[in-house]
Amino acid sequence: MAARPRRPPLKPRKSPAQERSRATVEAILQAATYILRRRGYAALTTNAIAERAGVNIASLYQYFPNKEAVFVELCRRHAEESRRRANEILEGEWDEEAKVEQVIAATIAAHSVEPELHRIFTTEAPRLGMKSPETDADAARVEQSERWVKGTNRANARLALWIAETAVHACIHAAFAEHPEHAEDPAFAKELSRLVLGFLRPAGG
Amino acid sequence: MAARPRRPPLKPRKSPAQERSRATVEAILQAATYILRRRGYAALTTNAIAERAGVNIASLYQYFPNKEAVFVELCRRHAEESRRRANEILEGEWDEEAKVEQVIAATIAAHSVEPELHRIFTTEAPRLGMKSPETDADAARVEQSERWVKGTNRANARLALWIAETAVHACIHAAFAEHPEHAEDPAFAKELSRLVLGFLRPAGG
Amino acid sequence: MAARPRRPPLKPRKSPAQERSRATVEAILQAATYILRRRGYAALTTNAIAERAGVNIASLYQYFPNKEAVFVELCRRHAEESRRRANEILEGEWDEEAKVEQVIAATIAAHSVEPELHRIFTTEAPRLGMKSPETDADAARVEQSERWVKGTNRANARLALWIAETAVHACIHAAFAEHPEHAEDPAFAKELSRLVLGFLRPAGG
Amino acid sequence: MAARPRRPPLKPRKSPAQERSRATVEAILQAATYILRRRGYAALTTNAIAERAGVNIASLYQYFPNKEAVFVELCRRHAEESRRRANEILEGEWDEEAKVEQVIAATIAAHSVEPELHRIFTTEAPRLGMKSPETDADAARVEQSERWVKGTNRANARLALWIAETAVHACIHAAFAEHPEHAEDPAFAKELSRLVLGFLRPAGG
DNA sequence: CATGAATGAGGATTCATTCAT
DNA sequence: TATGAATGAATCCTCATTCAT
Repeated sequence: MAARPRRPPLKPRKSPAQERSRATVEAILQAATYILRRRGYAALTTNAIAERAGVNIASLYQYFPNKEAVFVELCRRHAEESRRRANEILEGEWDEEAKVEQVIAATIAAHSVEPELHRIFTTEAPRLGMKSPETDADAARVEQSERWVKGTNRANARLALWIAETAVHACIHAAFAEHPEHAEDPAFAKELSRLVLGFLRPAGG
Repeated sequence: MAARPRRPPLKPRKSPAQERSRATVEAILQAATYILRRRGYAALTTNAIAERAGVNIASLYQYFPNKEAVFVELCRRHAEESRRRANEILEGEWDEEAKVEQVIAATIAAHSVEPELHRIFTTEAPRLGMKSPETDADAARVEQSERWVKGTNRANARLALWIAETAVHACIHAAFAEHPEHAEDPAFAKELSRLVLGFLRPAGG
Repeated sequence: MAARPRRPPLKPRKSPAQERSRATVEAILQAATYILRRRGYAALTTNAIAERAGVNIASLYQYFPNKEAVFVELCRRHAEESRRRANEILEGEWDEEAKVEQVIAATIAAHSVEPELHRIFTTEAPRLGMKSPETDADAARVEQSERWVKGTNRANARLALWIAETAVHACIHAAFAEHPEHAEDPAFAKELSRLVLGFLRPAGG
Repeated sequence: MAARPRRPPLKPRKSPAQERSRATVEAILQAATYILRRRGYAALTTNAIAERAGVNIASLYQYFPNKEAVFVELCRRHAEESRRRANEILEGEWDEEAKVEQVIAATIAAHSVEPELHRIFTTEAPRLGMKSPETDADAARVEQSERWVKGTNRANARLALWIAETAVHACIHAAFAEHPEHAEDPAFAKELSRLVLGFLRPAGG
């Protein structure tokens, strides 16, 4: 296993109390997003962020303890948004199979907007020790799903769910990043549903 | 889409002709591997590689045009080895389902030896524009598999195969990198087989 | 013609706003001058400049985008100074012939102070794409001179002026750089005047 | 004055005795010329020369003690050729004025073939301590010219000749390097003759 | 002699981060 | 609290030159 150097704190340094402070933080995050999108992770330097945000570099360090913290905050928001969307679907009244299809469709839609940004969040996040928040499901969500899968005669329903979730996400991700021809194939979403349902659907389902 | 700058060449610069230089190149690659394993991708600097290899930095640049090229060569070898193992299995006499199980088992075994190294190869390679050689199957292999999947009533057998391959690899990968409890779960391999077979197995199979 | 690669920017990067930074820039330029004078153009490295200036190397790059830009700024100042002196003379009340003599004398005087520096400015500047600012005359100056030369029955007065200017400068320059015995010859200035006046003086002048 | 570091020897190391050796030397010089012409002085590295010449780098050092020596040899040949052409003209039967015109025309012609190469020889040579061989006239030539100028009432005929020669050369040079519009002006050669003749022609001549 | 290989030394440039006001 | 300025520490990469065979 890799022995990495000690990690500095990743949380924002202090929450902005006043209006102006919040604006500064937002400007920083927006600038960072812009740079990631346009020039990639390697170009995400604190100086570049501050300049693009129209904020003094020292101010950046007032709100974020170091460079990574800026990126981590971006990841956090991105994950939160993903989870919010997923939960919206899962709280709906449809049956489980329809939900699977909808989650897949929503994930594909999300990736097709900013594939590059998604790729960065997904490939850089683990390096920072973030436990891939995109595939962390909320507790309630997991429980509900576990109930559904219970009928499939498994010792570890949680493992199966994790596999399904990881597989779907990874495929969508890889398709957009490296195989556009698959991402744009009209059968793509259907195949992913088939993958998941063939795997999770209770026998008599 | 991100507009990245032009990429410098990634191919080795000049192949060693004599024994002595071949040893130099090997030393460089070994040193690079060592650093990746112990200190991660960020620590993979040309100076560090050369020093660890006991080779002059200029010698490194005689054989590799830049830092990336060293890493790319490592990736290439790693991928070649993976493919070789996969092909060995696929050329065997077993039926397709047994082969799926064996490939999964072999992949898990490979990842369990050097999980960190695998993670790095997989997450850094795309950034360098390598078309994820690990999921590039040899032509013969693909054809054989396509014949097998033909019975599943699909417009695009290739898409399905790609999904299966990507899903398995990603899950194994993610399990070792982020969820050791899943990687070590005795049901892990079985679940992955189930995932693939439920997806690809011909209806009457 | 040589096909040279694209040139990086040569303009200063950011102008110093406060007193402290203005001092830094001056220190850098002075250090560069010192090195040029003592050790020649080849020794003009950014590290050497920064060290001699007692300034951090990164500070140098805060104000100059690259090594060349430092040198270019030096050239610019040098040229400005030369032009200022020439204009002072040309704005005087003397007749044209006296002015020619005075400009020649002033140019000789200028070169005799720092011949090595002059040589470097003149031989290195063209390589950097600077349109030899030393021979670029201000518009008013040229116009005035053209009026004077008008009586010499020429299709292209500007060409003649350029030749005169270039010839004088080159001779002074070459004399100091390679033939001190000529530079110190008491007849030197007189001969140059004769060269120019024999060439430019209106027939009946 | 500049205190430059000690200069290494600039003469070729040993004259090629055998045929093959001579071919090697020629290949090196041709390669160097090619690089100068196409990529400029900065790109003239020993490695590049050897590679382009198809010669091993160590062989280069067998015939030239260091990089500069290669360049110096090129300069030497270039100067020799120039002088040869000038002498050819000066040995002719024409009167002095016609000779001036012919030398000017020949110099312009020479520069118009390879202006970039000329520029490099002229601007880099002085740095190597070569006493600008292009303007060094052969003794006989000088004497002949001095006799001609004798009628002009001068203390130092040699100075006047040097000025004339330097002025002409510098103007042609500068025109090609920085003011193509002057180099191509049909009046260019005529103006230069006028410059020289107005300066050197004996009063009653 | 010729060649593949090696190398010491240095040079340009960047970046995350902190200070002084 | 905000800002201009400063900086230590790296990093990539090149080049002239010399060995060992």
